[in-house]
Amino acid sequence: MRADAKKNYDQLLAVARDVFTEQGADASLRDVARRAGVGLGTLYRHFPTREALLEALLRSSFDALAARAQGLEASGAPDDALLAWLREIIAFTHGHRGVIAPMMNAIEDENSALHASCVSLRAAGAALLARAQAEGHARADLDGAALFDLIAALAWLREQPSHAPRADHLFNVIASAILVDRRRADDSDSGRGTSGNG
Amino acid sequence: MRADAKKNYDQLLAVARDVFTEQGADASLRDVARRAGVGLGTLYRHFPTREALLEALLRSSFDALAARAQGLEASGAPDDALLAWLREIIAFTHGHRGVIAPMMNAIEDENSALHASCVSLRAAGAALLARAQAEGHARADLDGAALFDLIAALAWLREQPSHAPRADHLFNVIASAILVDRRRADDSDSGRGTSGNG
DNA sequence: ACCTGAACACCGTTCAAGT
DNA sequence: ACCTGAACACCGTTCAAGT
Repeated sequence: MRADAKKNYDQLLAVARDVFTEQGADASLRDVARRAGVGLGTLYRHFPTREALLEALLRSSFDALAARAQGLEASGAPDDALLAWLREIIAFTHGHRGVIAPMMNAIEDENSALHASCVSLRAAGAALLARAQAEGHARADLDGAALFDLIAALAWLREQPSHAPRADHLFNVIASAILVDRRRADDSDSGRGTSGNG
Repeated sequence: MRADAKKNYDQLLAVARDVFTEQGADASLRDVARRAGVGLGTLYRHFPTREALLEALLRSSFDALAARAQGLEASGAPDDALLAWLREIIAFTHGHRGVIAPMMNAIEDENSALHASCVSLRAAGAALLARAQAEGHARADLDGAALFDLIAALAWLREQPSHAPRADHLFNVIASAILVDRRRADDSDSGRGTSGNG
């Protein structure tokens, strides 16, 4: 890559990181180009789709999450490992608002720039799930795809402002649906008041 | 309302029903006005926000769902009643793609035209939930707001094409998380193959 | 080899001008 | 009292023209 191209590429990534953090992963690409001081065509040259930009931005995080799953596979109780990883991936998506929708689209779209990352994450989760199942700690009728669905649903829910006060609680509810003999999980959260039933 | 206004109002609703069915609740309002043969300002006069249009379009369905909950309250086992109602509300949102996001926004926004409908639905679900809890058939640590969150999460998931083959299955998984002593529910669905773990 | 930004085809929303 | 559509401020995406 030519030096000026490299500079633009890096600048676009840095600005996109800021803009997406502020406004979510569906922020205006025009705005990204503008704030990067770069022509709109330059953005599209380096990142032909929004997914390509997201992939470049989040690649290292995806890799870290997959590696983390592998690390957890060799440590501690299978159900604890699965639970810990679920917490991490939900924390990740929560820190990257708007990213779960393109991830969910990408999981079955081989042409998406996010496809490989999502497939890796699904496989990482599937391995943790399989280990928990092998020891009877997780529902036997789930697979990696179902786990990915549940993660996506939780991640989307976590993005909804009205849900915020119950985020920890509902995480545990879903976790309890995945795990067996552990229906109450570590469910010692507060913040779920008695009000709110209209 | 003047006769011509009434005609435009009805025409807009009829066209919006078609357009939203085809393209989802986030379809272009310009397109609705265009296909209704009406000026864009006329649409905004009758329906100042997209939520107002949705509310007018779905009011009778919301009422029916709330009434249905009341009917179910007086019939059969509390857990069956809750489960049946959950199925109905998920079927409803599935038939109205894109409606769950504005509903989730509206639940805590008193200025939204959808607010009252959503609050009614939450209350209807809360009553069914409370009855199931009273007989020990549902997790005691849930309330109407949590149930609404779970419904929204399931509804969003149901909108994702990649999730479609597991829709029935994951409905039962979540249902099992809500109900107690019934972890496997009516979970006799097929269609969750062994593939898909990348 | 790479960059630029005008051009095109869209949006949502407002509001002056009409009937 | 109601309707219209231009106007404004945005999008995503493409591509001829430049360096």
